[in-house]
Amino acid sequence: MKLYEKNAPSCECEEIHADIIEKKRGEMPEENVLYDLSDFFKILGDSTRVSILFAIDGEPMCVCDIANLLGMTKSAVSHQLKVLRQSDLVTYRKSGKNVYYTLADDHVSDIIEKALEHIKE
Amino acid sequence: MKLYEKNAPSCECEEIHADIIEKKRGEMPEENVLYDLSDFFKILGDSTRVSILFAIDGEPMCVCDIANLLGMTKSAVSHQLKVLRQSDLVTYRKSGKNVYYTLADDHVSDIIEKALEHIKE
DNA sequence: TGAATGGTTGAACAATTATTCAACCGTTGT
DNA sequence: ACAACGGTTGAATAATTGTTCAACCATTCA
Repeated sequence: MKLYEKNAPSCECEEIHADIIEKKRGEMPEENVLYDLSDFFKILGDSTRVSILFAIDGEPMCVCDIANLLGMTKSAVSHQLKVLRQSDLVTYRKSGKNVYYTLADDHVSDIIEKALEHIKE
Repeated sequence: MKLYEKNAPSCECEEIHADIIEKKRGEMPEENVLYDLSDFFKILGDSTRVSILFAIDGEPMCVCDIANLLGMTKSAVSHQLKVLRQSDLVTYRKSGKNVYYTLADDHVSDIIEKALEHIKE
């Protein structure tokens, strides 16, 4: 389904302010930007993933230590780390039997910080 | 299950760096902060909700116009507006048969703006 | 070389959640 | 008062997704 399409068949109601709709249509971001944006927030929308990000902030941690800290199985942690890896939110370094994860850059901390401010009203 | 619990039964592996785990344990945020944070991001983790937020940014829009703009049924829009209302991300004003929604404050735009920067690398 | 351990992975299961559908409420105008 | 329309709501359905389980790979050490 095309987004922002004029007279979409399924809206079930007439346009009330055609001028405003037209104006907004011109101001809306590209469809794929919208998906990228919500996909990004979707990653942060899980408490265990956010926990992991807090855990590896500052000092890198290996999977086993993260699992111990958060009280999860290493499998569950690894699955979530994969998601974080694929979104480029974390990077890792192998060393012997261990894999050390850390935050990819400061963007994420910044956004989490801003969100924390919002939550505290 | 208690978060950050020492020697959690389900971790399936031994602590490798007990000192680091102990240090991180002291730095982790409260459990409910973690949930509030991920719940907040969960709201933004849906493309139609983000679309709605962009639509009502600046100028308020009524439900019917939003539905027309986004090509959705008014029911679907209303359901998502309810979620946004309950999270205090939007406010509304009734006027006759219409209900006009707008952003609750600037926090949300700020966070979305920062996320957009991150996405563009 | 073989056992032990850290880490990854795919499939299955359980839980969450977005949209549809139908019914309903409130306001307007005839 | 009644019809029309904007908006809300609950239940049902379909889709997405997080965790578990078991098997597997890689590295270390005896």
